[in-house]
Amino acid sequence: MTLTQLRGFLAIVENGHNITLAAQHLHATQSGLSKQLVQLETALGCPLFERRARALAGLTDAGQRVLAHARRLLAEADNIQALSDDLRGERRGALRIATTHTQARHALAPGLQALERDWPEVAVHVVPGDDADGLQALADGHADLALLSGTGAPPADCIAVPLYRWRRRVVLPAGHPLGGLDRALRLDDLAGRRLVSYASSRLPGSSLQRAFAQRGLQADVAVTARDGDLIQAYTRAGLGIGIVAEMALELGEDLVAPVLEDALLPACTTWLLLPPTRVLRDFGFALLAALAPQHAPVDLRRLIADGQPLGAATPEWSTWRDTVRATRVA
Amino acid sequence: MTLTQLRGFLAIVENGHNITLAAQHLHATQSGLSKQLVQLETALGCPLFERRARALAGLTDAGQRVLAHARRLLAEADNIQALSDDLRGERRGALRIATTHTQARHALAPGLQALERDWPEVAVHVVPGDDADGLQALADGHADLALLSGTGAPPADCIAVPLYRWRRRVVLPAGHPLGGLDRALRLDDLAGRRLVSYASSRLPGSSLQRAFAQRGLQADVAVTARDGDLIQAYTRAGLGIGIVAEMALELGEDLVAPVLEDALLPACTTWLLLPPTRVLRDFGFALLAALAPQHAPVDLRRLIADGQPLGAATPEWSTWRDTVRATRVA
DNA sequence: CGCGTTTACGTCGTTCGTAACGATA
DNA sequence: TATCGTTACGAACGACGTAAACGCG
Repeated sequence: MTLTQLRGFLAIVENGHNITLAAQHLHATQSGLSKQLVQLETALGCPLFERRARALAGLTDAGQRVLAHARRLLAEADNIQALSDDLRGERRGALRIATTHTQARHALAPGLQALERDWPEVAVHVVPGDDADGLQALADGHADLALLSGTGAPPADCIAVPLYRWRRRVVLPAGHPLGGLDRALRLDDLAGRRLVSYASSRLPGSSLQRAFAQRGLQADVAVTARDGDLIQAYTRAGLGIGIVAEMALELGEDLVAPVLEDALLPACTTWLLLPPTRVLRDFGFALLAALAPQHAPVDLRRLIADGQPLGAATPEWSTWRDTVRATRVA
Repeated sequence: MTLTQLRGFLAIVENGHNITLAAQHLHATQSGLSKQLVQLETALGCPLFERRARALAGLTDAGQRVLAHARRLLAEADNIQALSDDLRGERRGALRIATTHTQARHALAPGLQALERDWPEVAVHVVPGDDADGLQALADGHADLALLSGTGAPPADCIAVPLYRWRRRVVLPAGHPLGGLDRALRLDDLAGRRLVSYASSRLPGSSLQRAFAQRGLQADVAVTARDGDLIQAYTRAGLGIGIVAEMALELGEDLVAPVLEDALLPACTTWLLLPPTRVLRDFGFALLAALAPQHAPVDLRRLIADGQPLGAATPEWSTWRDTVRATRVA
C-alpha cells in the first residue's frame, strides 16, 4: 500500500469510477492507474470496486470503508505538504473559501485585497453556498476556510474566529404605508405580508422563522434571492417587503429602511471558521489576520495551535468595517 | 514523501532519535533508514532533526509539527491494514487492552477465555494503569481498547459501551469495633481513621475524596495498592480500614464487610472504551460482544459504525457476571 | 578506538509509458 | 465502432544492502 495507490483510488472514486478520467486529472496514464488499482486491491486482499464486465460499477463494502480512511490519510498528507510549503517559503498556493454571497461581497473583499497585495501568487477560489453548504464544504475538505454567520454559538468541531456582529434591516419602497408610521416597526406589521429575503430564511429552523413563530406569527417569505442587491431590487419593484443584511443596504431615493423594534430579529455573528485538522497555510493566516483586526495575530496563532480561546470582544459591523479598511491601508 | 519514509521518521522519533535502534525495530539497515530520512527532509525542504556533529540531537519545530500529522496519517494506514486483515479473514493479530488491575482480574478474564477459544492466534497485551492512564494510552494509540470505570458520564471523544455497575465495599478485620454496630456504617465512622484503598483514591478529584468532602469530612487514605487482594491483605494485617471494589471481595473468616448506608459512595460504571478513529479488528469486536452480553451484536456494530446509542440498561455487577459466565459456556 | 551517521556503489525490484488486446453498448 | 479496462513489454528510475568513510567522546 502506497500513497500513490491511495491517491489513485481516491481520484477514481471522485471521477465517477472512471479510470480514464481520473488518470487525466492526475496527469498519468490509464494504464498506470489501472495497475495501481490492481496493486492496491491485491495488497489489501480484496476488491475495492464492483466490476460489471470490464467497467467499474461501484464501490464494494470494503471499498467504502477503505475510502473513508484513505480520505483522512490523504488529508494528513496534504497537511504535511502544506507545512512543507510554508517552511520552504513557497509563495504559490490556493485558498478555497466557502462563504455566502453577502459575506463574499461585503466582508471578504478587503481581506482579499490585502491577500492580493502580500501574496500575489495565491489563487483564491470562492465556494458559494448558504451557511449550511459552507459547513459541509469545510467538513468534506472542499474548502480551507469558511466565512459564515449565525445567531447562536459558533458550530462545534470547528475553530471559530468571530469577526463582527450585524443585524437584519427591513426595506420598503418609498411611499409604502409601513414607512409612514410614527413608531418603530413590529413583527406583526410584517406578518401576512409577502416578504423578500434570503433563500435560507424559508427554512423552518431559520432565525427569521423562529422569531416570528415565537410571537405566534408566521413569516411569508414569498420571494427569495441569494444576494442583497437582488432583494432590494425586488423590493423596489414592489414584490414585497425586503429583509436584508445591514451590510447590503443601498437605499437610494426609492427605498427606505424603517427602524425595527429592538431585538425582534436576533443579531447575527459572522465567523471565520477553520476545520480543526487541516493545516492553514501562511497566506490563509494572513487573510484571517486581515479579517480579524480586533484580535492580535499571536492570539490567533494560539487559538489555532492550542485552542486557547480569544479574549477580544466582537465589534459591530460598522466598527469592524472601518477597522478593516484602516488596517488595510496601513 | 512516502509511507515508508514517514514510518521511518516515526520509528526514529520513538527510538530516542537513534537511527540504528529504529532500523533494528523496522528490520531494516541503518544505511537505508538514514537515506530515507534524508529523502524525507529533502522532499519537505527542511530538516526535521537538529543535528549536533553527526548525531541527531532533537526534533526541529518543523519536525514537531510534521510528527503530529505523520502519526495521524500512519494511524489511518494501520486502520486500512486492519480492515484488510479482517476482510481477508486473517486470524492472527494483536489486541492491546488498557485496564486496571481490578478489571483485568475480575471482568476481563471471561472475555479473554472466549477470545482464546475463538481466536487462538490473537496475542493479547494488557496495558496496566489506573483509569487516567488507560484514557491516555487510548488517546496515544498505545491501546486498542480500554476497560475503565468512573462514577459519572463516560469520557467524551470515546465510544463507550457500559458493561456493568458496581459499588465499593468497606472491609474490616474480624472483631474490629466498627463491625459490631447495630446500624449501617456512615462516612463519619471512617473519617479520621487510616484507610487502605486504591492508589487513585488519594487524588483530590477522586470520587472517594469528593464523597467525604461533600459532608465536610476528610478521607485519610494512608495505605494504597493497585489491587483488591493486597488491600484486603493489608486490612487483615490491621493496617487500616479497607475500601475495595465489590468484585474483589474475598472475605474468609478474618475479614468482614459491613453494610454502608446507601449511596454514600457513588456507584461506579465500568465501560469498554474504543478510540473513535481506530478500526476494531473482528477479534476485538468478539471480545466486546463477549463482555457486553446485554447488548445485541448488531446494536454494538451500529454504535461503532454510526454512533447510534445503545438501548439496553446497564446491569449490576453480580447480574453481569452471571450473564457473562452463562454466555461463555454456551 | 567505539559509536553513530553519512556517503559510495552495485544489484535488484518496481513503476511507468507505449501499445496491443478484450469486452461491452 | 467507440469506449473503457486490462495485459504485455521495455526502459528508467528508485530502493535497499554491503562496505567504507567521517566526526565526536
